[in-house]
Amino acid sequence: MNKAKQKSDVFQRSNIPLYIQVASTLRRRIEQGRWKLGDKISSIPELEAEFGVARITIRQAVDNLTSEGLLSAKQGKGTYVTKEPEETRWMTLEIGLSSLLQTIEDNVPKFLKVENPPSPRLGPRGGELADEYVFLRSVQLKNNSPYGLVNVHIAKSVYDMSPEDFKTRTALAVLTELPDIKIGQAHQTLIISAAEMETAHLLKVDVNTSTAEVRCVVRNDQNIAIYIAEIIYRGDCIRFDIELL
Amino acid sequence: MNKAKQKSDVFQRSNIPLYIQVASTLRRRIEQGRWKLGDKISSIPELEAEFGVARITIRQAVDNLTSEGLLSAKQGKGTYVTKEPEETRWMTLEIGLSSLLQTIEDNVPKFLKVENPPSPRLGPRGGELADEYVFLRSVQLKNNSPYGLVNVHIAKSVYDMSPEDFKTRTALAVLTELPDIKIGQAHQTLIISAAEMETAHLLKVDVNTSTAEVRCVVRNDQNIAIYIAEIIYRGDCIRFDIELL
DNA sequence: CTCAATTTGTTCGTATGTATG
DNA sequence: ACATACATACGAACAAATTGA
Repeated sequence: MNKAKQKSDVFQRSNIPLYIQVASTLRRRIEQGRWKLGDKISSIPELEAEFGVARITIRQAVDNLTSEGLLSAKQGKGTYVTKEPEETRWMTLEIGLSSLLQTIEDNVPKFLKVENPPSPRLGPRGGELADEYVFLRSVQLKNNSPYGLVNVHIAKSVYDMSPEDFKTRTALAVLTELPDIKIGQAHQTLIISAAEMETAHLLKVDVNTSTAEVRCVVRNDQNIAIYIAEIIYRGDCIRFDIELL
Repeated sequence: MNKAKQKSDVFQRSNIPLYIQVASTLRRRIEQGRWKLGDKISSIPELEAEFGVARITIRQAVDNLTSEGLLSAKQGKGTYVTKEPEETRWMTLEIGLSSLLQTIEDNVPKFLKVENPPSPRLGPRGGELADEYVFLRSVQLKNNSPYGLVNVHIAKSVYDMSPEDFKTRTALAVLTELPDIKIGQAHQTLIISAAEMETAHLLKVDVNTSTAEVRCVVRNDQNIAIYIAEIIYRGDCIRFDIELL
């Protein structure tokens, strides 16, 4: 007969459950340092009022964070922060070819078999496609957990110069060591995206979790793209450092 | 008495609704070019099998994308892609102070009033805090829609050199024009994050939508941080271009 | 032209999750 | 904790349009 909900005007109606929105808002506040370890967070009535949602919704959010170990609620006292959120941004992306190589030098790629290799896509920057490419896919690991998925097209003529190396090591590292290769241009693009099914599975995250998609195109002195990489990083474990001067 | 669902092993049980996960997976496939404009996508029974979800769930996802104009289903025939996804990444982030200034030069910031300014946080790179800061918050607009939220701490001694300018123009641009300021170091860090409530509201996106968080610290020749900015961009409208050579 | 296979559209029943008051 | 409503998701069956043999 009459409407039941429709309350929150703070959280717009995206159809993702309210209690999850509340939970991630609280989590962000802790990560940002607005509430620190040991602090008492706002009371449930306060949160009710601030977010404009029902009590149970707040409770459900708090319960979630409690089972993560982030919060601890005590009757008659309040709810306290019981854990420092971990810093997971240990993967630092670098500017410049040499420093980029340093960071990926001792990465151990785990190569995967590929059934239907996609055709290489060049970005808007152009360059020309080679006649034929070899496609490689690998997962980058750190402490046995995956943080990046690499899809690389290498010009076949280049690949054939040292196939054994390309099968076992990071392609970009091999590439720069080949004596007969002259690099004309090297360009990188980063966008923020979301993991689709297959990627999510390989990176062991949920579908639609945010990712950083890096496209790297290396061209030789004849402007032919000899290396086209698409690297998808877990959004939660990378950091980009840039000196501006 | 008996369990009803529990089917999908493809989509892990994050509690965000299945049909949304399916919808965004399909959307990603179109964006990635796996299904192009005019293509017929997999049939509903195929998708059912691939994702391991019920028919209604697929339908709900397809309906969603249909009302976005991305898909169009025809009885007896199939479901077709009816729209090229738009390229929205028109905000290009730059490396290097001079090119950074160029891109933000004609941005029109809309300044906001702030009740309780947060205290400035320095990153791990260090430097020293000034005695006192002025806090400014502004929203960056393009075509009347917000794409970035800027929180800046400016050392009060610097702010006082040209308060009128700082109140109306982009702070970094003003800063570099001040004659008595010698910049020692300028450093930027980018991480991928998610919009919390207030940010989401100002940027007009849903809570928890992915964002790019850029921290920029400028120090003078005495290693004092005179400019500490935290800029939060909508994740879906920025692109980072880097020449590697 | 008819038939069968394929594909989307619709509906019923049921169980569980989300959110309000 | 309770009563209520609406949303999500499963399963199964059937209807309607399209296509090609």
